[in-house]
Amino acid sequence: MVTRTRFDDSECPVARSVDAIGDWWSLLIVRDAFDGSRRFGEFQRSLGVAKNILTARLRSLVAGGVLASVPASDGSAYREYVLTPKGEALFPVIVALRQWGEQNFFAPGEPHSELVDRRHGHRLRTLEVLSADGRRLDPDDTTVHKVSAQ
Amino acid sequence: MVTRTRFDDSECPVARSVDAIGDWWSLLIVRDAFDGSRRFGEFQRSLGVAKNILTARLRSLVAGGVLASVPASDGSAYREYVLTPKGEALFPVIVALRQWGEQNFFAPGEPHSELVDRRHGHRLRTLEVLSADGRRLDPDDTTVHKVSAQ
DNA sequence: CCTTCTTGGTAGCATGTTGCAACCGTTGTG
DNA sequence: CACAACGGTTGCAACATGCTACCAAGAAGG
Repeated sequence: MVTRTRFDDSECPVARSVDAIGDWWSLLIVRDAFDGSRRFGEFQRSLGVAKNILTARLRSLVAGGVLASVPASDGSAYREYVLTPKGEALFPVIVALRQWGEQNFFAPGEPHSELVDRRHGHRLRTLEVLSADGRRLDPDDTTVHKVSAQ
Repeated sequence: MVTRTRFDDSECPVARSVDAIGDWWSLLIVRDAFDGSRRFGEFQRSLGVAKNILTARLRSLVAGGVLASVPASDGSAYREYVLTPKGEALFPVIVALRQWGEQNFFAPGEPHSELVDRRHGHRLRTLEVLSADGRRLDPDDTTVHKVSAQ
């Protein structure tokens, strides 16, 4: 069901990531999963997405190993969708998108949801791209290097 | 042209970011812009996308303030598309997607492009989500907090 | 049991978006 | 001046999306 051939510059990890996630709805599903949603109905109410679309996206996320379908934790016969380790590894992606949105699309004082440190309730530190030896890197400080088969 | 109402949970910065970028092609355009592409034809050859789609995406990225259309740097009469500061701020997003892809979709030794520190040619440090006081945070260490208008 | 509500879907159809190919005016090149 | 490359636009067919209606299996209540 996953097309897997939409972007054929497949040596680029960004393209593979994009292809694996599938579409934007999928990313918002993952965001909701980080926020604690587990059940079909929770995702549906939170996102307002059509049910057939949600069905397809959940299936493709499960197929891609981002979510897993597990028996419900409350003992009912229904199933729940939880993040796999691969899905949890998307955390920096979601945080990066969230910070970009906060910094560019909200007027000062405009209401918005915010991701905070559970321990102290403080905002997170802004993500930084660092070199191996810890220097802060701008886009110009980096370059793409082609790694051939070893 | 940007719908701006596709996701109506608009208080979430992630949703606004996703809506502002538009679609996955746009994100790959941004990736290519980080890699040095500037001209219409460069993006087209690199991505293999249809020209009408590329036209629409470039326009929407310019409208959204991610790219700017500037006179060509080589003196020709053509125009070039360069990242604005807002576009450059997407750097952590691209890096996060790249690292997720590298870690999850490539067999050891499989050829792939790699983003390296220009100074030493070393791989970048893996992105970390940090609290205000510098602790490394997992998804479970965070919670979403609703900020009302001040 | 029997009814009723909720959950988690599926099916059909109208609409919107994408991709492909052909075309075209402008710009650089020999 | 001819010719190729650049940077698009246009039309159309195919596909994906979203909406609504429908439905079967589980839970809940008596």
